[in-house]
Amino acid sequence: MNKRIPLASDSVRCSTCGLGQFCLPVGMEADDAGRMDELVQERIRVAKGQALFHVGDGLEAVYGIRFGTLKTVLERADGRQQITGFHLAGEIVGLDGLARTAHASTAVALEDSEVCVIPVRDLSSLAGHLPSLQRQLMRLMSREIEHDQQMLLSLGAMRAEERLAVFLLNLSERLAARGYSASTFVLRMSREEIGNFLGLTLETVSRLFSRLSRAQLLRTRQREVEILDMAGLRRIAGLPC
Amino acid sequence: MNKRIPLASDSVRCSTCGLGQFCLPVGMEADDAGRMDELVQERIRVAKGQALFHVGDGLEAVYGIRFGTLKTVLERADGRQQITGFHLAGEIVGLDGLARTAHASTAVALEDSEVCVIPVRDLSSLAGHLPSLQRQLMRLMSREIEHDQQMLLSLGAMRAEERLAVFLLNLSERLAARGYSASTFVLRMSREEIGNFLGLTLETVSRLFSRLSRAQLLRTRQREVEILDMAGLRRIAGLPC
DNA sequence: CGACGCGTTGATGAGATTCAACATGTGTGG
DNA sequence: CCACACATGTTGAATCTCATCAACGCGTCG
Repeated sequence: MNKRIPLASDSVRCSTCGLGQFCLPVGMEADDAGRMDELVQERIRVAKGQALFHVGDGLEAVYGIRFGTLKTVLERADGRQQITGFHLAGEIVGLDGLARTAHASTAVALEDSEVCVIPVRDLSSLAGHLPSLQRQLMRLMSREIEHDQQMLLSLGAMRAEERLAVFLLNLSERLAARGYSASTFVLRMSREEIGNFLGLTLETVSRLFSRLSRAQLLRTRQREVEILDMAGLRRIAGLPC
Repeated sequence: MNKRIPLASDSVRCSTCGLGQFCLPVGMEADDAGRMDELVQERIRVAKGQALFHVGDGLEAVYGIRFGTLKTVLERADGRQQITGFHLAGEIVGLDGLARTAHASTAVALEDSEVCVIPVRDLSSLAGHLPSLQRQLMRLMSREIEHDQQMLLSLGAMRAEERLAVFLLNLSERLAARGYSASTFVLRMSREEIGNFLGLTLETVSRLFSRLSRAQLLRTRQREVEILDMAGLRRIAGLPC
């Protein structure tokens, strides 16, 4: 279903990948980063709507997103599900499974995407020899903990409008860090997915977009969003402007 | 304020600590666990209501809880705060700060507690030589991610009654794993703290306790809780009975 | 074209919050 | 050891936010 792509010798590798500043090699010396190249021997194409892995799948690898967008989803016995994150290029998915050697969530592509396969066996053994890699792994996991806790704050202590504002600002920042516009972007997820992520219904999300538009804070056309008043949005989000 | 206690040579060490099965040495060979002993050279007494560390403090150490209960709290610019976790004996607090070398949350004791000081410098270097320790660190962080994501599910997708049921069952399990009764225990946190953690008000929590009592699922006397119908509670929580 | 997925908007109601009063416990100082 | 103050918990009534149910519009794709 998903297309595996063995890497040719002349392909872009970790040491030459432009996403290095978000991905595994962050903060590594050039020669350490070079050692990462051995790690990634193939990539996987995941078509829009397809799963990269499912909850409970054996954890053979974690994945660095080369391009595209994924969501990670938890599922409950009763069928309800909760989106726990949206992941952009350069981010690593699958780290939540390291405790049990099985994936703790399901990852689904929101658009046609490609990921680098990082086998955990090789990753562990390389990390044993490469302190900078080990540190980086810790940093990534720690960052994920931080992210989840920010979301807890959002879901537990904020009202609907604040949550959406925080969500949009966060997305804006992450896109800007990748060289895209901070103020104009296209949402890769539906209203329903945003609502699920934020603990709201799709109707509420839609109404909030309308309200923010009426207040001249942003403009939307379908999934295209243009933030008109960044400071105003930050004020709603309860952030320093 | 917090009392530092240098460890005497005859004190209990990691290799002989009964909490090993929850704490850092989990799943280590005896001789590897022995190496952990060098790591912990002192403990800290934290009196009820006192902070072990604050958000933004430099991350010199992470802490294994020897006895007592702590909460970790995120703070927002506007003063609102969100409790992100309650931590029992054997659990490690402070791991969320490893990304920035600064603590990402504030840790406060809910009762007089004592923690083992694990300096991060030593921890990193030892982990470099000890693959089993490195794996265990990963496992702990990964577990924390899982926990936070379960909380996201709870806050995002569950109604008030379900959240409280899940909270009580989770606490019950963790206490049982430590040798205490799964059905009768004393809450170390106030209604307000429970509410904050679950994204509810203290009044709602109080009402829920009353409702669950009326339904014969549990009995409360102040902070003492007795679960009368574990299966019923699991049903409310949406878990398999 | 018609069907379907996705988004918007309105009417209504449920669940949780807020405000308020009161009860119960806990701790302190006389 | 009791009295009093303060923190914590319970309960009721009014209110509000968001969910639910429902209808409809727009765009896409076979």
